[in-house]
Amino acid sequence: MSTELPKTFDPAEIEARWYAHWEGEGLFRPDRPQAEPYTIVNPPPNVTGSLHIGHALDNTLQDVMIRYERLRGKDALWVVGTDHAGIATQMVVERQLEASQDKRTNYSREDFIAKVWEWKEESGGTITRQLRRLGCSMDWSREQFTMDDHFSQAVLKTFVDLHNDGLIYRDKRLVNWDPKLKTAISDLEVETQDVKGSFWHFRYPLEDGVTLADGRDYIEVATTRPETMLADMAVAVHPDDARYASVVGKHVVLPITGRRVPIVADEHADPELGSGAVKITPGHDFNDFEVGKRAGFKPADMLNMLDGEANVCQTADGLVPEEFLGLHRFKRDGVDGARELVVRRLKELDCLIPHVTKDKEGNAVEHDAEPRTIATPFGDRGGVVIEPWLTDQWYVDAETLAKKPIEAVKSGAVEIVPKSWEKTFFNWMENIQPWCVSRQLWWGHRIPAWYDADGKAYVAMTQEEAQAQAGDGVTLTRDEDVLDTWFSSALWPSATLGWPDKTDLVEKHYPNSLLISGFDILFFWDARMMMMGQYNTGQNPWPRLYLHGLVRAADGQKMSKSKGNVVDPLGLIDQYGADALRFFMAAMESQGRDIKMDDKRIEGYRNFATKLWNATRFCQSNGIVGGIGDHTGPGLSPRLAVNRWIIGEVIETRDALDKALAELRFDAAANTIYHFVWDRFCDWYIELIKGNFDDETKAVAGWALDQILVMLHPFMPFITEELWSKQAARADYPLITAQWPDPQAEIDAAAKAEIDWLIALTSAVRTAKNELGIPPGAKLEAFCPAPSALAKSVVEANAAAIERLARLTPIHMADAPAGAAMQIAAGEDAFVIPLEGVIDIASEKARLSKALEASTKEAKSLEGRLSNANFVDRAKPEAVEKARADHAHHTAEVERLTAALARLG
RNA sequence: GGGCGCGUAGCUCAGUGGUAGAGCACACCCUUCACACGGGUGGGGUCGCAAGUUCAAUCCUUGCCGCGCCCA
Repeated sequence: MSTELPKTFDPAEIEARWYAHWEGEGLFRPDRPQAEPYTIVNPPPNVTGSLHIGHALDNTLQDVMIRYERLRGKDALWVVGTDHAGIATQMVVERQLEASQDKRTNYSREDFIAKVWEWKEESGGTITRQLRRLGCSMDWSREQFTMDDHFSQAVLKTFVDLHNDGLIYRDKRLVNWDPKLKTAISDLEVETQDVKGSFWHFRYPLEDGVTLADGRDYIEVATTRPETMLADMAVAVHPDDARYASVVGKHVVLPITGRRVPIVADEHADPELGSGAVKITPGHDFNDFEVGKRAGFKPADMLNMLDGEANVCQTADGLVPEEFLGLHRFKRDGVDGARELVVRRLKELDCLIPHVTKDKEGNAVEHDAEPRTIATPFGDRGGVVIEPWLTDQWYVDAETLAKKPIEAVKSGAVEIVPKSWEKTFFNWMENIQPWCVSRQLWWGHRIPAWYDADGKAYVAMTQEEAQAQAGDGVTLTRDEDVLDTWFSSALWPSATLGWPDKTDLVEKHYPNSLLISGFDILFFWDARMMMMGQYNTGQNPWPRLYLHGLVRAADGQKMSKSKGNVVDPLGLIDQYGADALRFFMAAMESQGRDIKMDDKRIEGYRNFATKLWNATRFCQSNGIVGGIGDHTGPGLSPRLAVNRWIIGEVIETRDALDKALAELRFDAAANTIYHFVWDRFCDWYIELIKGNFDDETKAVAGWALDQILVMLHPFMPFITEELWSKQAARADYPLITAQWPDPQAEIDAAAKAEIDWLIALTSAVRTAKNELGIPPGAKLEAFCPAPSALAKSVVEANAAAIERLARLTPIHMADAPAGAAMQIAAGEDAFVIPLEGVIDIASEKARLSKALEASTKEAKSLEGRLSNANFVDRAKPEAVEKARADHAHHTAEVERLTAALARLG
């Protein structure tokens, strides 16, 4: 028995009710111990995060796959959780403290971390609540967090193992330092932006009476960062640069500091650029660091002139004048910094070479500097200019770890979809740099390293073990730093399942089946999961990686808070329903393209949901209920062609869906079910069966509608579950755990031919009536002088449907009487519909002439091709065959239309 | 500079070596007993430009133009 549906479809009420039911009943992960596993881990959102449109896309795609595989009977597990987001979370809590004139450093580390946990418990679950509104069928019963105890143990073990294998080491080198957040960050967290800046030219006096070949007693250098001259340690020229050959090995004396520094030959100096000589500040520039090392400076001896906040501090040689100490590196909040003062002092010392331009009158005008666009590094979190800074940090030997993932993608063991990303992947992995994993934060996994008084590090899972390594009586101090959040996220596919313990879950669900992520985290996360997965488990975390694009604003711009063009997915759900938003995401997801927001399209899918709702209401009102037969078929062999036909259409749709989803073509899958529901089922099947609701038809219709609900469920889970529940009493058999269609039947070719013919006839009549201005409702008498066997049987068996849809009645299998008539064709059959006095003969003539012209043109073109010996000999036989068939068809059309025109006189 | 991608109907996008499709928009018709968030019918594209390969190119190759992203 079905339960009557309300007249209107109200998504909000249905969504809330069904989500609670699914989750409450544990239906997201039904107990299927014997079933084949299917596993996806959700990219863990930041615990500080809230749902944005990109999450809506990412999670819709994952839910489509999970629901699909669950319906196919697999033990589908969708792992969900959040990551602790070191910097972001610490910033949130620090901001809270600031609001009450408090600050982190007023607390002990332990007390502050306790506050973070407090915040997490109270406010950290925003995004997980929002994911529920999208309908995501994750296994919430095992919700994970990267700071959970077992996860933390996995992180520490990985660190210790890597260290023992020499793949994590401590090194003093330049790092990307964020002076706002006062922590090191990795190279991936640096975003280079073009910024308008200046290029200053300095005069560095040569020492000891040395001069250049041209007699000058100074070297000109140019820089975009004048303040770093306080820590200059050399001037470099190209070894082949004849202009400077005589001064290599000599010295200059730096203005302001008076430091005596050597002139070195190094290929880094580009003779074509500026003067060809460059100042070298090894402690504050990545290129200069390398030049400095080549020139023989040890990292420990490189001069540092900035503190952690990028304020000037005294260099080791004590040569920075008092007035510079404490100044910020450059102008900030309108206050001049070291940069401005350096330039002023150099100018006073006549060591600044002005940039000269000409004004409108042609007069020379002097400027301090030349304007220039400078590629400037910014921290992606803090948003301030990154300062290369010389510190001790922990590094992962990414180059070594990258080898197996590279191999995996090359061999096909890991498939990247779309394939075009492989090149990008290889390009990055093959040029990968050491990964700086230490962060100067309190919130995160504290690095398991202890130091003795000499600074020697002991790495171990616990302090006891470290103490054992160091020996009794040695005082140990733990490293203050924590690990990069991505270091822990990299363990997500296995540690969420219990690794390093050999749990049943790990055994069954690792490696996972598929990973779906945005391409923007290919390096941050996906590649690192592959590295850590191979290192920790010797296996790839998943055999397949699907990368989707960005969701852009309607105008194609990237969404961003600063632009104010961010679309809130929850607002869209309120407006159109979660099903419509999900369907939009799936339907728009073609491989390799970003998605532009298009509200009209979401609205269209809302309309689609309404259409299905109304179709189901109509079925109910005619006694069509669900629960007939099962996924293998309606349990009867229908007699009527229309019923045999719709079963075939279900099979075709199911096949097309399976193929599309196997290839991860979400757009193709969505379009397949959309067109089946609307164009086939609603527009034709229901129309064809109207007026004949016999037992067979009711059964087949009810069965077909059930199959629609199953096949649409991965895309539109809410409305389908609601309709499923209302179509039959099957309380213990919710749609979410129903079975994917697997009809044990062949497509009935004869039935398909009959219905296709019927549809062609109906369409032809409608078109002709429309063009001739005959009212669509008019019922007309028709004559078919030379009916085919198909025409005879279809007309006989479907007289009622033909009367209702084509509005032809009666149909005589005989010659038509003489007189004005309309002529139409269905397949190879021609129909004459007498319209004496009803139609304008001229317009029917015009209509037929137009069709004749088109067919003639087509026939001629095909004839030309077929008379080309090259085509007949060389083209594929199928192509020739098709051309012949098309030619025959159009030739017949030409004959028919010519005869029809002749009839009209 | 290196790499990747895009340019198909007014808009948003699919697509195939055999002269193109969808949704929306548009036009006309329909107050038909599931649905106007509907039904029916239709108009609309030299598939960025040029050359090449081929019997045949929107689809393959090369170059160019325009747009975007990533890396240095």
